[in-house]
Amino acid sequence: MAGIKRKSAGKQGLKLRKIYNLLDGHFGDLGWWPAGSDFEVIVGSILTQNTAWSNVEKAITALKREGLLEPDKILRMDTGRLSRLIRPAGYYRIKALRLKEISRFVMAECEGKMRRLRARNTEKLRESLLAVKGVGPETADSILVYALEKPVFVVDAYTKRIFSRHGLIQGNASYDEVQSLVRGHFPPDSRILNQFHAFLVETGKRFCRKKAGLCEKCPLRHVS
DNA sequence: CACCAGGCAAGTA
DNA sequence: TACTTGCATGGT
Repeated sequence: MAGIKRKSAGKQGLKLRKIYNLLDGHFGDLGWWPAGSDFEVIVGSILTQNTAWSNVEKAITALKREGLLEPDKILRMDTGRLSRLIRPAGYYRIKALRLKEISRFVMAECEGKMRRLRARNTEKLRESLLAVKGVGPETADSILVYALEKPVFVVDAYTKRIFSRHGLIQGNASYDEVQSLVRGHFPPDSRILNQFHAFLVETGKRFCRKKAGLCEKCPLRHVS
């Protein structure tokens, strides 16, 4: 081989970085996942499962209005009342149970003091989160990066759609495959990985919907 | 009317 | 391991 390649070089790495840079130039700092508390991020991560964020906001607003956006209160409150409050977010019966489960986890792990979790080992924390009923890989990783500032990349439906349309992955690639791809080409920096996921979701929402073909205005329109 | 939205768990083969 | 199904509201 004639040239020396850095670990992150190669076709895929270059394309991934190009995508990141184009989106960075287009969106700038998104300041994503705005929330009043770490626990609010957790609640949002459960409620947004297969659900439009606009519907999640209504549910979170209702919980805030009642002063119930705290793990100990959710754990103790009546499940029927909880499900009624979060009804706009859809799947309200199962999500009420999932909020109870994650609240139980938070109380058991850190007595409701989320900041204590930041000192814990990322991999072990991820395993613990995945053991909670209702927390899958995307929800666990969202909590890790957006609530706890861990250097983790979140894979979601938009990520797969965009990467697939740009030939970076197969359409049926697994969650771990996509995550590993990014991990291999980006520094373990929570701010960058946080931003990258946010960029991809915003791009997906605006320019890469299922029905509409590639949009003329997509910042990625010139990426092969 | 049909389709989609920042998934997950449980069941089946 | 690789599908399939139920869960449910609100916007386009």
